[in-house]
Order: sequence, then C-alpha cells, then structure tokens
Amino acid sequence: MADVARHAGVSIATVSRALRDAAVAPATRERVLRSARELEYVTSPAGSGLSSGRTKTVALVVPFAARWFFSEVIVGAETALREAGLDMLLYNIGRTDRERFFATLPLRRRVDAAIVVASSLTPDQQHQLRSLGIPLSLLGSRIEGFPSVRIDDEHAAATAGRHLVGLGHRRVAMICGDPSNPVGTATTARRRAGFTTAIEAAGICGPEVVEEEWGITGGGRAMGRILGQADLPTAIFAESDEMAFGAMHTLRRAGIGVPDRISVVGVDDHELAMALELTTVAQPVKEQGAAAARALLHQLTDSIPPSNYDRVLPTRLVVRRSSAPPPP
Amino acid sequence: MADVARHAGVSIATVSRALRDAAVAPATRERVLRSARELEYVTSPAGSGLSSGRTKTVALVVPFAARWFFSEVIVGAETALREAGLDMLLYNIGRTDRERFFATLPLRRRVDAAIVVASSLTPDQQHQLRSLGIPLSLLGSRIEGFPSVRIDDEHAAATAGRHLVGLGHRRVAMICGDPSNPVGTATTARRRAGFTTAIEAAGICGPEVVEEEWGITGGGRAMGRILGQADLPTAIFAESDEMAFGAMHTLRRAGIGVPDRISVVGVDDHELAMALELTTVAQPVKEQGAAAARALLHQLTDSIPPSNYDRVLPTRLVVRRSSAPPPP
DNA sequence: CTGAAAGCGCTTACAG
DNA sequence: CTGAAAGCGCTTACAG
Repeated sequence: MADVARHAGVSIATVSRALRDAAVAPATRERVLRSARELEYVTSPAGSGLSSGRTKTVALVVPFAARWFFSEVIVGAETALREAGLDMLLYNIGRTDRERFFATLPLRRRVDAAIVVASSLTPDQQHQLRSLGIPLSLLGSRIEGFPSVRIDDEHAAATAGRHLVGLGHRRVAMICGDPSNPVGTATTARRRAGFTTAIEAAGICGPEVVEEEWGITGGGRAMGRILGQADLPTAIFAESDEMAFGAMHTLRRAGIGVPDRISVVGVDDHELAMALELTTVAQPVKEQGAAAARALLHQLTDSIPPSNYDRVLPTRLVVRRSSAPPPP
Repeated sequence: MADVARHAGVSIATVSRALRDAAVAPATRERVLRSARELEYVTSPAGSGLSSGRTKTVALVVPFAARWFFSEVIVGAETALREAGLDMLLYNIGRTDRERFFATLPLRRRVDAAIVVASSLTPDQQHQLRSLGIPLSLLGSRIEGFPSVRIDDEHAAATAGRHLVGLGHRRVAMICGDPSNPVGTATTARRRAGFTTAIEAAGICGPEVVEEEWGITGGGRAMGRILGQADLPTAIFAESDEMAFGAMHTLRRAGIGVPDRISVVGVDDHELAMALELTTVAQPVKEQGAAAARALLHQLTDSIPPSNYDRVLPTRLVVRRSSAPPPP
C-alpha cells in the first residue's frame, strides 16, 4: 500500500480511501486505482481486518456436506456471498464433532456473520451461537431470536399426504430418519406431524411410521421392515427423496411393482427423482442458501438485526409415475 | 491478550509463546493457559496473521460443488484440514466465473495454501496459480510442477472395458460429458482413451462415443441418441455413474432390459449405484480430498515443495446386476 | 479533499 | 526462560 501511495504521489490514507468508496477527488481516485493496478496491489485481509474489525468472511455450518440438500445449500450460499465480495468458510460439522465445535466455536473473531444449517439446536448451542455477537441466519428451521430461511415442512408433508389420500389410498406408511440422531430431528418431527394430520383429516387412521438411519440404505431397510409385516400399505411417504430411493430399491428387489402395488412419494426433488420417476414435494434448496446469505448481507450493511426475519419458501408437488391409485 | 498477560502476571510476548509451542517454563505456560481459559481468550486471526504472515486457512477450489464427486472431495478435505486446525475457504468456481476467478485470484494474501480440483488447467491458469507463491495441490489430474492426487483414469476405464469384453460384448458404446465445456475435458479424454484401448485390444473395433452435457439428464439424452440408431450396442460404458443413471432411465422408459439386452457400467460408485444395481469402477473420493489436504500440510510444515508428489489412489471394479453377458 | 498519526492484536528477532 | 520494542498492513478519527 505504501508502494501504491508513493507511485500515485498521495498518502496511504488516501490510497485506503480510494480503494474503497470513501470520499476522494475523482482525479485522485483515478490515479490511485491506476497505480494499484500497475503494481498489482491486493489489499491484505489481515491488515484490513485488524484495523477495521471486519473480516469480509462468512461461515457456513452444515451437518452433512455431501448430502444432496446441503450440497445445494452450499452452492446457493457460496454464489450469493461471492457475488457480494465475501469469502465463505465451510464447516462440515456432523454428529461427531458437533459438541466440540459449539464449545470452542472456531468462528470467534474469524467471521463477520454465519449461516447455520440445522433443523434443531439445543438451548446451549443457541446460547453459544448468540454469544458470538455476529449476525446469524438459520436455515432449515425456525428458532426464536434467529432470522431464518426454510420451507414449511408440515405443509410439504401434508401435501404429500393429501395427494395419496386423493388417489384413494387408505393404508399408508411413512419412512423417517433415525430420531436418535439429534441432527435433523425437528425436520423429521414436523414432516411426520404434517403427514399424519393430513392422513387423519381424511378419516384414515394414522400412518405407521418406520424409523431407520437417514439415507438411501436406511430407506431400503425401513421398506424391508414394512414388507415383513402381514398387512402391507398401498403407499409410502418418505421423509426425503434419498430415503424414497432406498425404499424403491427394496421394492424392486422384492418384485413389488411401483406404483402398481405400492406408491412412493418423497420430499426434495433431488436431481435423480426425475430419472427414477419419483413423485415428490419439491423444495427450492439453492434458493434457501441464497436467501440465507442475503439475510446476512442485509444485517451486515443495514446493521439492523432482523431477529424476526422468517422467510418461508414455497414447495410444490411434482407428480411422476411412482404414485397412482391403489390396486383394487 | 494484554488482559491475559496482566491476569497471568507476564508479558504479552510470553502469552503469545505459551499459547503456541514456543519455549516457555512449564509453570509459566500453565499459568498463562489457565488465565486464557478463565478470560475465554481467543487469538485474533487478523492480529496473528498480520504479524506472522500465516492465515491458518486453506482454499478449496471446485468447479461444481453439488455434484457427487466434488461434494465428497469437500467432505474429505474439510475433515482433514479441520483436524489440523486449519479453516477452509470454499470457492465454487464453475464454468461461468472461472476466468474472472483466475484473473483476480481472490486467494491472494488470503490463504496459506490451496487445493485445486480440476481435470485441466490452461497454461495461463497454471501460471496464475503458481504466481500465488503458496503450496498447492491439484486433485483429479496430473500437471507438471503441481503436487497431485488422483486416480488412474485410463486404467479405471480400461477395467470397465475388459469387464465388458470378458462378458462377451462385441458392440459397445461410451457416453461422455460434453467436451465443449472446458472443465473436465482431460478426465473425459483419459477415460475415453483407456476404454477404447481396452476394447481394441480385444480385437473389437473402437466404441462409438456419444457426447452430451455432463450429468443425469445428459446421460439420458446420450442414451436416447444411441437408441435412435439401427445397430444397437449390447453394452454402454458411461464416464460417470451419474451419466449411467441417466442412461438407465432412458433404457427403462424405452422398455429395454438392463442387463438382458444392454449392459451398463459407470465410474465412481456413487451412493445410489448400489440402489440402482449399477456395475461401476469405484474410486475413493473422500480419500482423495483428504490426501490432497495432507499433501498441503506436509508442504506447510516441512516447507519442502514436493512438486513431484503424485499420489495415485486405487480403483476397483464393483460388479452388480447392470452388467451381464450380451443376449445370444 | 487530504495527510499525519494512532492503533487494531499479534509475532519475533534482540537483549538479557 | 522472559521482556521491551519494532513492525506486520491496514483504517479511521482528527486536523486542516
């Protein structure tokens, strides 16, 4: 920076101002910018960060970066942040490192703001996050005091339920992720509640709910357990497309036609849902990531902490060949 | 830090030393650490970075963060880096922003090292990366002067080719990603070469190669084009499992049995490959991410620039139900 | 509009 | 083993 100042014949204070938006005579700014370009000057984030207190960096905390949902969130958030000139630190904090992460909070002093993707946070975790004293935005859930971006899980699940009921199904089951895994519990609970309500509203007795480890394999196992029963349902609702894929796999191996004998519906609209002809309740995931990033940007620039911000993005039913009326 | 020094009754220099490994009397260190803990002291990365010149941050540059391969790389690298106490900045630089990214290199002064996941880099890009003057490691390709972690793509594809030939197939086709997209070209070229060599070594004339946009949809379209021909192949090799999924989808819709009439083989061992019973050449992706991270750590600590480092991880054929002998 | 100066929070030779 | 001091590269009141 001193070099640039010398080269442009001004003080470093002026260089600093010209490089940002601050008040500088147009001619001076022009000269400084040219010098900076010629010398290939790049501002030192450390120097700038130390004196301004801003890092120009945002943290994105996700539990399972490789799952479809979270990888889409990553893309949406990263794009929006990069466009705004912010860098993104990614923390993939799943089940194992979760406690240590929240206890030590490596974000402290490292970032200006953070997006936390989590369906549930313990009171302790909420407290620790708040103690960071930086703008936060929560993705995937609504928790008192945190600005949030999410979908209406109950409504999404109810949509699936009404679709199945509308097709004439009277015996339905639901496949869910494992509730012993604290990450994601709240989402599961909401989808379960929404689906159950929709089913019962149709005068059908509540769905059987089978819980297995989250994912394709878990979905397959859950379906296997259902098939082990005497009285088979005619329709399955899976908490996520990935669990639905596993269920469809088990059905195929068992020689049970989808949707001839059993219909399957998921949630997400995973890229593969189309290839597998899975009926699903689509949710906009990249958009949720981008919206969470933008919520942060607002807080960062307006410095208005919108703790009541609650953006609920729409879902929509996508009917494909995996759902049809039950067999006669 | 001044607070900690006061609280512990030592100078800030001693606090700084005690907090790292530097030489400090055990009793003093103990005292300092206790004070730091009591005061909930956290080192300021900006302060530390400014005076030491180290950022304790590594960049991970990927082209398509949401694709299976890259999301697995992200997980592998992030875990290894976090264990080493390094933070990871993620840059999702696909086709669109690629030029601007390499021209401006936002990594400058921001990170101590970078993992670049790319199958090909233009000479310009290579030059720009080198100009960063930091340890680099390249994932997915081997380029002169960059330490690299990868698989042997030719060998992987040849394995698939020999498998099909061994089953008795004499008419095979290959589905590849679009070569007009510069990202990934080299990988495609190597797999194509490896597969072709294996096929021709069996005395069969080279495979027909169909190129479509990378991904499930592209794979489906490529398969559609193949089906439009008079003389159908009895086996398909797809550059990736995702393209293979698309191909299988098209085959199912067309009522063509897999593997009864056409066998399908992919590369990756995507989580869904098992559910879809896809024969594939598995590659360890998380491990590649972790290995690339470790290569960086070595350079960072030993300060030995191992530009000749070239780690080639093994692949293995996983035979499932999508491949079988050709119909009589 | 511009500059001189203080200061952000550390690390690291240099002495002792 | 420990401390005083310089300095890393910026930003930002404070003057003018």
